Amino acid sequence: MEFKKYNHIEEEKKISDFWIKKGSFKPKKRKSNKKFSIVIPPPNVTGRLHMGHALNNSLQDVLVRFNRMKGFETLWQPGTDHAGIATQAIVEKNLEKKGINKNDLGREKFIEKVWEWKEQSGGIILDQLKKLGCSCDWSRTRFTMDKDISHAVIRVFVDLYNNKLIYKDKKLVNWDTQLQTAISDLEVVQKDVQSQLYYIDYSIENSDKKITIATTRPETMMGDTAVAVNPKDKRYINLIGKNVEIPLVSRKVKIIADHYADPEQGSGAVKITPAHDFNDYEVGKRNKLEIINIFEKNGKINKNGINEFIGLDRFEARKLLVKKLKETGSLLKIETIKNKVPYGDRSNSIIEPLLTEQWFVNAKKLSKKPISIVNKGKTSFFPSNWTKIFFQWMKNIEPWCISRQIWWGHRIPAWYDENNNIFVAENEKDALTLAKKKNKNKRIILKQETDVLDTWFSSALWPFATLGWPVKTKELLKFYPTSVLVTGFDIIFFWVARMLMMGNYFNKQTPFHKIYVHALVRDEKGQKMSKSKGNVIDPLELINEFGADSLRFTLISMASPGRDVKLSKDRVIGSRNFITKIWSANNFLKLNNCKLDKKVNIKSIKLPINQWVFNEYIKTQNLVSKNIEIFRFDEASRHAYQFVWHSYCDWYLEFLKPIFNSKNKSEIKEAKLFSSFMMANILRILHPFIPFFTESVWSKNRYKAIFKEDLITFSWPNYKNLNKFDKNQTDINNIIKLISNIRSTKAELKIPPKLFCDVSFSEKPGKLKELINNYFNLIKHAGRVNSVIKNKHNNTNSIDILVLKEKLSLGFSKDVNLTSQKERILQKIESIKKQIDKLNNKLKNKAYIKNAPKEIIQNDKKLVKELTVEEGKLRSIVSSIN
RNA sequence: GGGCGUGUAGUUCAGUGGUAGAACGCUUCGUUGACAUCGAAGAGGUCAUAAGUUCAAUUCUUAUCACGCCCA
Repeated sequence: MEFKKYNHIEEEKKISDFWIKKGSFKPKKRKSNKKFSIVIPPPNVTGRLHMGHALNNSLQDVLVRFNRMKGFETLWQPGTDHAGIATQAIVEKNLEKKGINKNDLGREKFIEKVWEWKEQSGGIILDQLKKLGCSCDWSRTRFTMDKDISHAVIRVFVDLYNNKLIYKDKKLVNWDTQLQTAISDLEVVQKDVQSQLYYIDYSIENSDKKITIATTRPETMMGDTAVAVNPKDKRYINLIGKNVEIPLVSRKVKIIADHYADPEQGSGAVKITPAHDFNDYEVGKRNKLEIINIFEKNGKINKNGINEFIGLDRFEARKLLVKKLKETGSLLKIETIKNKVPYGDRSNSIIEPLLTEQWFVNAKKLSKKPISIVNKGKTSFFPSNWTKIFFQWMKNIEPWCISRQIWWGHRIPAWYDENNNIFVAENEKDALTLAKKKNKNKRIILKQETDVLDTWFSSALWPFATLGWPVKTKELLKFYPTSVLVTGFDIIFFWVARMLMMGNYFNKQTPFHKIYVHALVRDEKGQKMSKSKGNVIDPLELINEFGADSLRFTLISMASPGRDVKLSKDRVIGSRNFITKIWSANNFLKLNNCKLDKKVNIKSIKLPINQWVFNEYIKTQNLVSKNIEIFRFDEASRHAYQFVWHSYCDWYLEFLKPIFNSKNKSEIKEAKLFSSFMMANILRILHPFIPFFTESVWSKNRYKAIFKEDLITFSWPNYKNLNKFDKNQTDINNIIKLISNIRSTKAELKIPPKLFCDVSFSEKPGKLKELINNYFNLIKHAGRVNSVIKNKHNNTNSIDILVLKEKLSLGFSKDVNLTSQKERILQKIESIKKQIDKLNNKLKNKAYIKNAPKEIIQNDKKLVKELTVEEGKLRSIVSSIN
């Protein structure tokens, strides 16, 4: 009979629609009162599904489906992030294509355009997650710019401001001259580059001497307000306090003593530009230096610069300045060095430290609680080494700059009166009330702050804002704190740490108990996937070609803790083959009319192979559960794979064949029922990994008729081991050993596998004979054994083998060439001898006998005995060949 | 410079203080009524190197080498 292939495209679509239409992803109260919740790391609305998402969400879905089946009331909260800078850039670009400039449009109109874009394109990534099989409660989808989340954001801001945890300050910040906004220090990437180090002479006042400073940024000379030397540096000690003249700029500045100047670096003297370098800024503060800002917000020289430089871009200014310095002879030399230069992670342009007024969060204060929470283990990282990295960052945390000079985002709820007094409130009306109180007068015109908040500010509220906070909704009470957070390590600081700060500040409980941190997905060579390298594998292409289940199974089974996932198409093909294998096994059941048409009373199961496969299944079921619970997804999937392919398909289904061909009606009946029952159970443990396929087969096999549930909402198996099955389980395991032994002997003798043989016993028969007789029907089929005979065949056409430490003779209908086999046995004897010698040496060692645990010694002794017997029997086989 | 991680079969990776494991690949054989997207059998490892702890080290400790990541 020809069977149809499994059509993943058709089935995945069908099943997905079915689940969503039925509301299977919604939390549903079960018998137990237990809850399980996860918030999705919200992908950017601008995002498209990449391998990182695929891994991250496959893992979450495993946990969600597993816990749903375990009877927890389960919520996977989905949504997207408004991604301030990225989204604004996209919409700006789209408008530019139409010849529209953002500034002409104005703030309000522009934001309308962004919303239009969001309505059109913002849902793409969510649809892609649905394709992957993510069982989020899509009816609860949230967006960080939604009204209720905005409300939470404003509430949080006002609260933190009133508690002095948010403040406005004029400070040096990381300024992106291209995007023309401040960014936080986390958004700055330090890159290794080759730079020129310029040695420049500054002439000392009232002297013909000069002092040489070294800098990579000569253009900032225009903002110099001092030259610093180390107070311990003897070379310069008598110059401290003198004035020097900045070449070209002609301004006079003091030589100051500050430990920041490193005598080992460059010339040991450094120019100090407090307005344009973080270190210099600190030096400036310590020494009360003047701060001269020489840049416009776009990185061009402002009116504080030398006349002819005004309006020049910072890099052009550098070129021109160097040229002039050369001309005037102030440039001593140029060295090429390697150094780090800060780049903006969004714009990839060089970041300029710039003195501006910005809003900051006092992260230091907010970090205290999370540190203690993680210390106490109320939130714990897996793998645990992330704890250390988390602490390292948390304990050295800097103020978080949260204001951005863009339009798309949560506008800061602060209003200014004409005197620049700040009033922070949830709305303009409340701000006005505050303003009136303060000004005690009549007419006040308030202007709202134009800055918006860092996108991560709203993401930090995600675990509770999505559940309705500040309103004490049912969901918030039920699902906060969430059970586990699944995320990539790259956003531990950006997101995880900040959620811990906000969550622990605004709620009495930490936002999640466990944090599973997974690694990056790389290409098969271990290289980071990037568009420029052209090694990006598109998950959607793989889903199309092999099915979402195949991709999921691959990613899940490769998710070992602390290791990057090196993905190759071959691995996905392997997973696809696995699914096909189950499909074809299921076809075998159909072919033999194996149906689950009534409930199975396990205790009444009599067939040894049924008992065997059941016990093997229980082992697997336990291993899969345990490993999912400790986030060992790789191990969990491996055990499931092993059982399904090698126990169920390779042995169990093969053992069914002789039974189906027999005439024992009750055995056939039990086999047909139980094989299908086991298939149902296989689908259950595989469901979290390959949800579409399992639900599809569940439906095709009509298991719902018996179990009264769709697979997605059915229970997780929790069978208990039945001791009375153990004997038959051992027997079948021995049968498998016997058959394997017969097969390899044949292969070694170059006897075609399909050739039958007879068996006979050349020594006083033990348990083996009984075993063979009891299970002859299985052995006959799978081992291709004709019959058990009394007298063994001639030496020329038979061979003795050792099975379960007993000698057994295989007789063939034709002569066999035993020389190769003899060689083989001699090799085997040699290795056994080595083993025995090694063990005996060990046992002779008094220190070993004294110190090693008794069981180990006992075991060694037993092993020596067994090996000696085995050796003897093998020797007798060899001599019989002669 | 500081921190973290990795090094085990051809490849990708599990694992363990006391007999070294899987998947893929490879070799040989095989279309017998589930499956060639398959079956059977097999080859393949000084567990990076060195020293130490131990009765015993691939596993623990230290150092070295190589690679990767994070922070400054």
